[in-house]
Amino acid sequence: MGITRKTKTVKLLLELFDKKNIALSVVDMVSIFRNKMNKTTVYRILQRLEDSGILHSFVDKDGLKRYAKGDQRETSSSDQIIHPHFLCEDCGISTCLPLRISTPTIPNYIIKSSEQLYLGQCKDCK
Amino acid sequence: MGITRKTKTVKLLLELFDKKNIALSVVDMVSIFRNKMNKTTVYRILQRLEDSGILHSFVDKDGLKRYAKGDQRETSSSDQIIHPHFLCEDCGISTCLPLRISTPTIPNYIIKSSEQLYLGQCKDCK
DNA sequence: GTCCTAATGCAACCTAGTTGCAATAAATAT
DNA sequence: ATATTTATTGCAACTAGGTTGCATTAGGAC
Repeated sequence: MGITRKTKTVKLLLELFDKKNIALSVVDMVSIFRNKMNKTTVYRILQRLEDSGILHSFVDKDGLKRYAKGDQRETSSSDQIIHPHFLCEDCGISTCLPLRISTPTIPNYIIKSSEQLYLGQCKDCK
Repeated sequence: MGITRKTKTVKLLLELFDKKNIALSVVDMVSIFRNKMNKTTVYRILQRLEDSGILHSFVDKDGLKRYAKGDQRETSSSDQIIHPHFLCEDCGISTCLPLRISTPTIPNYIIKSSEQLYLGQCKDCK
């Protein structure tokens, strides 16, 4: 179910993530490429890039899906490499934070994965 | 902007949260009360209950808004009492976890608040 | 009971995301 | 280089969560 063909549209999306090391919302990308490809295509390529482990996704505070570079699929069933995401409330730019989060143990619960979103101001806005 | 009048519909919502100590999605509540009140009313009452500090909300993994008992507004500007939320991937029940999360310090960033969502299995499903 | 206005219901709307299907274009075989 | 195969795309129509404007209703203060 991953990516197989290097189409023009796939290349455009990949170039975007090569240039900018930030977590982009699908809505932004649909807008960026509104003259280059259909929104359905954007959604489908992003899904395939995630399936292939090239991108990972998360849902931000207002329910929008965002994508960023890198794999965050289950690496070795128990031990997960999870990193938090940051969203600047001023400029709206979102990034992956270079921190490794250890999943806590909670009595009576089995924790399989986690999502961490920090909100505040980035270095350019503070 | 908080709650002022104790209407029938407000009472129904409050009773629901008195009975069940779980984080309910708005979609669930609209469905539960589909014969009792309009969906717009559900959305507006929940907003008011959050403004009043009776409920707090968060966005779950698939972008749905959920509400649970208790206040999570900015308590004392710097020191925040944040707790993580749990979502059972089997039964879909979501709860607040009785843990106090300390906001991490990250160079170049000002962290004002955070959202923590843990996914896995609850005590009834594991 | 009267009055004021917060709260509700309704209909129409907005936006994120999905689906089915015919047309197109990568990648492979000839 | 051309034909073949099928993954990928565009389009249109749709679904679902959530919002808005406005006329009507009903708390609660007097």
